[in-house]
Amino acid sequence: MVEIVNVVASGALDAELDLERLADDIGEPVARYDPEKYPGMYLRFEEDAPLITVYRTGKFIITGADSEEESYSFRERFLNLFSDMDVIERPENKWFSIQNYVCTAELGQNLNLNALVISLGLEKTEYEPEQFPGLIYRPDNGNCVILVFATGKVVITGSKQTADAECCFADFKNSVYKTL
DNA sequence: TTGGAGGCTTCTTATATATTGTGGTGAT
DNA sequence: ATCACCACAATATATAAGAAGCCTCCAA
Repeated sequence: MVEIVNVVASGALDAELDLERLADDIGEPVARYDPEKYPGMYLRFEEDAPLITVYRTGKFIITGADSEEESYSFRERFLNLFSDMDVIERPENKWFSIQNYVCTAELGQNLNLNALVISLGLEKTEYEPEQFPGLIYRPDNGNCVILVFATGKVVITGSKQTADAECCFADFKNSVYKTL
């Protein structure tokens, strides 16, 4: 069972933005803008909701959603806000797509990571417990990276589609069970 | 000299370790 | 009152991806 814990998506608006003015109009705490610190303006509609980072060029990213649907619904709220403010005109047809899924999964048993380095292949793994407790596995057919922990818990990240993450985990699971 | 390439900044999220820091409590 | 000590919290470490803007470095 692969569970999505974070979705990163990006898109663009057909407009150049005056972030200073927008941040003033929207106000805190929904809008946060500190160009000295970072060039993007942050928008967060409510506590614990996904974060929307908006740039001068009109490009934006949405992080912290836990499903594709949530990403799209927050994009809608964002576009509605900007059209209500007459910043953009609807419909907004510029691109928007999911860039990264971060997922978790469990193998259901403890693992010997030192042994796993050998069975998964030295060239595909990195494991330096003094630096970080997780084993980093990069499948060569994969479009994802897997972090493996001694508890059997796993993080799959870097996929642009949930099916890819599920595939990666299924392959990984097979490799692990083969060597047990 | 200039431009391009690369690396860093910010943020999100799960995961798990070590380390640093802070606060409180007990004893002197 | 002041110091030792313990508990807990926060931060660092690492991963992916997007974005803009700054930096450094190297080549033409």
